[in-house]
Amino acid sequence: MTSVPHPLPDDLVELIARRFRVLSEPMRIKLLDRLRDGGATVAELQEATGASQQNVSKHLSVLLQFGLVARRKEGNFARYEIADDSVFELCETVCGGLRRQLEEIEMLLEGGR
Amino acid sequence: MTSVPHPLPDDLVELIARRFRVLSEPMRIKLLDRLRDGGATVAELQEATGASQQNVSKHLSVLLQFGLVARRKEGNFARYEIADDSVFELCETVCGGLRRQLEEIEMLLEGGR
DNA sequence: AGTAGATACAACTAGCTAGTTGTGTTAGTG
DNA sequence: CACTAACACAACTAGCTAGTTGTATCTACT
Repeated sequence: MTSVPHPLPDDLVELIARRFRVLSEPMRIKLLDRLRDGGATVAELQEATGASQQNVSKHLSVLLQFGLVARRKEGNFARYEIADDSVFELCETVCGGLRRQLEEIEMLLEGGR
Repeated sequence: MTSVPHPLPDDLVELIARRFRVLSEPMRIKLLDRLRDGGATVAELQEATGASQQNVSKHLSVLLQFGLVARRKEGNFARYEIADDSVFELCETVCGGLRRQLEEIEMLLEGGR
C-alpha cells in the first residue's frame, strides 16, 4: 500500500505529468511493446515500428532519459531493454479503463434495443 | 488477469497514447487530485488550482470527453466528479516508478561514499 | 589506414495545444 | 423583465515537439 501525498505538491504533479507525457506518443508505446519480447537493437526496433533510424533513436533517447529503458553497448550495436516494468502495469490499467468504457457503451446500445 | 494483445494493434496503440496524453498535463492532474476529495464545481476547482475559469473549464471538457470525469448540472452550477477510478491507480503506479528511481540514485550516492 | 555499418547528434519545419481574451448561454433573483 | 452569477464556446498566439534531412562518431574488418 504505497500511499501518495494529498493534495499533491506542485513539483510532484509536474513529475507525474512528465512521465505520462513520455508515454503519450504512439511510437514510444510501440517501442516498449516490442521490447516486451526482450532486448533489441535500434535496427530491430526500426524493423518493428517501420520508422526511420533517426526517429527510433530519438525516441529511445527520450525513454532512456526518463529511465524507462536501459542501453547496453554490444560491439558495434546498442541493445535496448525495458528498465522499468511498471510501464506494463500502466498499459494494463489504461486498457482496463478503455474496456470498461467500451462495456458501458455496449450496455447503452443494448438498453436502447 | 486482464491480458492485453501483443503485439499491440496500431489502433489500440493510438488509444493508449491518447489516454496518456490526457494525463500528461499538470493542470489536469491537479484537477483530478482535487476531485479525489469528492465532486466540485468549476469555481471550487478554479480556487484549488489557481487557474482562470476558462482554462479550468477547457481542461474539464477534455477530461469529460475522455470519460475520466462526469458532469452533473445542479441548478446554476455544474458539479464534476471522477468517473474512472483507474486514474488513481495510474498515478500510484507512476509514483511507485518514480520512487524506485529515486532509491536507485540514493543507492548510487551511498555506494560512492 | 581505409571502408562500411550501426548509432547518435543537430538544425529545421509543420502541426498541435495550453493559456488568454472576448463573447455567448443558461439559470437563479429582485 | 432586467441583472447577475456560473459556465461554456470560439478565436488567437506562443511554445513545444515529432519527424525529416544532413552529418558526425564509433567500431569492426580487410
